[in-house]
Amino acid sequence: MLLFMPELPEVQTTVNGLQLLINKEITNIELYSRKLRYKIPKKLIKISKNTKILKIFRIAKYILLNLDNNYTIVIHLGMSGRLRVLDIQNYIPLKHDHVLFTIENNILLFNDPRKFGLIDFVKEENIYLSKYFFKLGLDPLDKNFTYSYFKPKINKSKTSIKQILLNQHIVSGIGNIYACEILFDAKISPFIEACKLNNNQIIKLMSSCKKILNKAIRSGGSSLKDYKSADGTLGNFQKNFKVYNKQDQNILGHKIRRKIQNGRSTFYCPGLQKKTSC
DNA sequence: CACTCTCCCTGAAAGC
DNA sequence: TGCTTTCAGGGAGAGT
Repeated sequence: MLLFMPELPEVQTTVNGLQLLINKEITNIELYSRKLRYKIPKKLIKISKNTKILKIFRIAKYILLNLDNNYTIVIHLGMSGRLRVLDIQNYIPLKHDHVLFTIENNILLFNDPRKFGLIDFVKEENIYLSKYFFKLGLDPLDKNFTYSYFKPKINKSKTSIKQILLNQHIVSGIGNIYACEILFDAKISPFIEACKLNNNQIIKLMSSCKKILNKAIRSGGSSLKDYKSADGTLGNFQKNFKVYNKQDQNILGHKIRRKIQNGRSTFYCPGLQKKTSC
């Protein structure tokens, strides 16, 4: 069994499931374990207690809860984090519940077995200038993610195109699974040097980014087995994975391979994904 | 600056 | 059956 890994579609699905908390008041916060990727600041309690949640949205793989006192809670799910929302009376503690927010009649829980996630807060008026976001590249679903934005970054880079997709400073929100799926959809080898892509391939790659991510969001995030998004909807995009975790299987008469690339598994189909721009 | 490598963590699965 | 080892990955920071 695989654990679900939250990438852009899973984070968006979670954000969608949290919208029922908007305009509600955070009445209490309990920190059971502060040791995540960074130590959860104790001040989180003080700044968020008795505030109203005005807005819940996503930047890259971060979930943001904008409060009515100009602070914004920043949550990252890492690789195994998840948020769940329950009615107060239905709350049953689970192993690895690290943070509990009481929000009027609801409980919001942050659970993370591998502790790669983070919970913090920022107070910049322009959230994009705060430390987590000022260096981030554009979201692939942002309307400003255009050919004229992406092409120069691709053209000047000698690293592999998969590393470009994983580089959050260039394009933010894509992780290992969707990088593999996007490159398969675009019929481009993960190993080709970025600068060697021709213009048609760049255009195709960008449209594959939008297509695969939107498709995954529409099916509620990928989930991989037992993930439930915040509102309890089970995601099922993993059924649509074409290459991820499918090494040695055949697709359209070609074999899917797995290779370690920069310390991460790359799943690809050498027969269908071009290594050249010709 | 561009890029790669290492590390943090737990639990599932494989190996013995 | 049960213990040990391996593996998965996001992103910061160190290293090349």
